[in-house]
Amino acid sequence: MGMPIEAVWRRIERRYEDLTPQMRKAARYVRGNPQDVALNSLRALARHADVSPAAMTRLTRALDYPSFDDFQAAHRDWLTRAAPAAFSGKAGEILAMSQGRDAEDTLLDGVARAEKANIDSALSVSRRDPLRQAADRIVAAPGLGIVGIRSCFPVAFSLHYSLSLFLSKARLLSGTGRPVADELDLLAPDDVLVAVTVAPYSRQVVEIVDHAARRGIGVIAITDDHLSPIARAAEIALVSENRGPSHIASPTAPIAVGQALAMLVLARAGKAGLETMRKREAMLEATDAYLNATGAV
Amino acid sequence: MGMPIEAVWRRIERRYEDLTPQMRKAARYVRGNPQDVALNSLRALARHADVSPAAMTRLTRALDYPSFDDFQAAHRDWLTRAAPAAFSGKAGEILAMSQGRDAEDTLLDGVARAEKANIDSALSVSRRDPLRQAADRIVAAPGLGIVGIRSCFPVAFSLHYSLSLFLSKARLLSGTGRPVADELDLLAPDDVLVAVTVAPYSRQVVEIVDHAARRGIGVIAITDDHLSPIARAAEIALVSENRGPSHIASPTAPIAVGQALAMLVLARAGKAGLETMRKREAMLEATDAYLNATGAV
DNA sequence: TTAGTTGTGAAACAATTGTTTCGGTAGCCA
DNA sequence: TGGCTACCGAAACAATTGTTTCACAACTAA
Repeated sequence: MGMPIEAVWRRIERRYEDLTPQMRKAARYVRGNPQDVALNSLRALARHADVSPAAMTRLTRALDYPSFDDFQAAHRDWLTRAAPAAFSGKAGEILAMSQGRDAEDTLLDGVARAEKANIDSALSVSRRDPLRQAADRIVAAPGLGIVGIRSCFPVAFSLHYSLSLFLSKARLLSGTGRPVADELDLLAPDDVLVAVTVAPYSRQVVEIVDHAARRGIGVIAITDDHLSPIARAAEIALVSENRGPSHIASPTAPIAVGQALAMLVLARAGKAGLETMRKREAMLEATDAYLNATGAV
Repeated sequence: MGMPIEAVWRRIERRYEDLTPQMRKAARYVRGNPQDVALNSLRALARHADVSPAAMTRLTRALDYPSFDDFQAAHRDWLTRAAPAAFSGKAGEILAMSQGRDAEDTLLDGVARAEKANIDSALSVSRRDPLRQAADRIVAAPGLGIVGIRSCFPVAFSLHYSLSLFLSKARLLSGTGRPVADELDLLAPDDVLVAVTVAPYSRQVVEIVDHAARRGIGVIAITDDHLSPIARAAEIALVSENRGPSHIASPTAPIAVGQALAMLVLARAGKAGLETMRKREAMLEATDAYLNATGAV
């Protein structure tokens, strides 16, 4: 969502020479003080840039923005993106002492804030190298298994679903009609197993991971702690904090990790990946799985 | 320079109890969305918080700020301080990102941003009334079915999983070994069906919803558009936008909706709910499903 | 010089801003 | 019940917003 500020800057640089002197002055200020654009009114901004309001309006037009609001939106977007996680501290808990709708609202506020923080932590810059490594490993492996049970089953499922759209080697160890561990036979050494658990760690998954590791299968762990039982046994650990006001652990953050991972794998699969994806889609259309776009019933 | 936002937060927390209900609502939103305060007008802010402009003005006064501008200044200061010092860089460097690792990074940034925005929209104040209604409806219903397939199956599963921890009437229509639609027989009129689909809408789920609606079953739709085929047929629609740079629809936002819904139901189930939840946990411990807290292997 | 083009900001505009006022409603105590 | 307080939002307000208009410089070309 939101247009990137980079586009603004590119336009300024490309068209700078065609601008009138006053517009150049405005453009230079804008380029050098993006936060001013985000926070001030057009008139204030023009004042800071020592330019008439009209000149500023004309600049936004010259850069093909329909209005100053749109122009400003790009800068606000940028500023918001750079903002720190707003949820430092435990304010939510202190406010939770009320009751009724009030209490529910603070609860929901807490959920929203926690979910966002969890996703932030999961995809933070410092956690991206393991993500990339994991994608490389998955692309290279001849076979791929994915396992997760209970609250983590949705994570395993959605990762498998996304991957299976373009990667036929992906297998979900779902344990339908038999113990999950039995399906480990499908994997050979040099294959990769993606395992998901968060606290409290399910014994089954931990045992499968240990077993797989002993057999020489490369394990990628999606979990909530660098020291969790499966993280220690794994080759690569993808960690996402999982805090929240709920008694029940929410799977959103690990799912986001899974989605990001799937995207990176798709990026590496390149055109071939997109091609098989297109074929899948054609097949689903042919079997009438989806309604047509009009949504007619 | 500038007054610290921490002072604002401290004041909110200390005086929260003395505030009137409307002011509390406003205070909670302000505390949870500081960047909104920094970037929006008072009226827009009040709209987002679902509060009258007057209430917002009164809040700033109650917090001893002479005017909303001063109040906003604190937030802007905070946002500016957190901004990257990127703006003084040479023109070309910043624009270079389009290949290799850089491209992946912007991709991941995009994912993180989209996911957070989706969750925001899903749990925004304006969408909470339907959530509450849905929770009421679920508590009141004698029976409860949950259905979702393909990319939405994780949503259905995790909602069912969370609910089943304390609500034995919840049933997941998973279609294991038979068509999903067959399991609709489990539901009687006056029961509730929670159905999940996002675009492209799966024909199966839409048909099940229509069928259920005709049979007098109350349908709660978790979907991505107020006008989606299942939203129109549903009694209550829980909508979460679902945008993102990925070719594949990410299920995080609807899952967050499901989690929030489960929490509200738990809140309504009260002590009885917590009690059965405790029993479940005891049972799982007895069967050795989880490792003990120390994480010893 | 003159005619024509280009660039500019003061001024006017409708819309939206933050704030205050005021009538009414909900809840409580007598 | 009636009287009282606390609380709220619709409406009105002056101020300020983004934008457009328009007259006037500054310059070019002939």
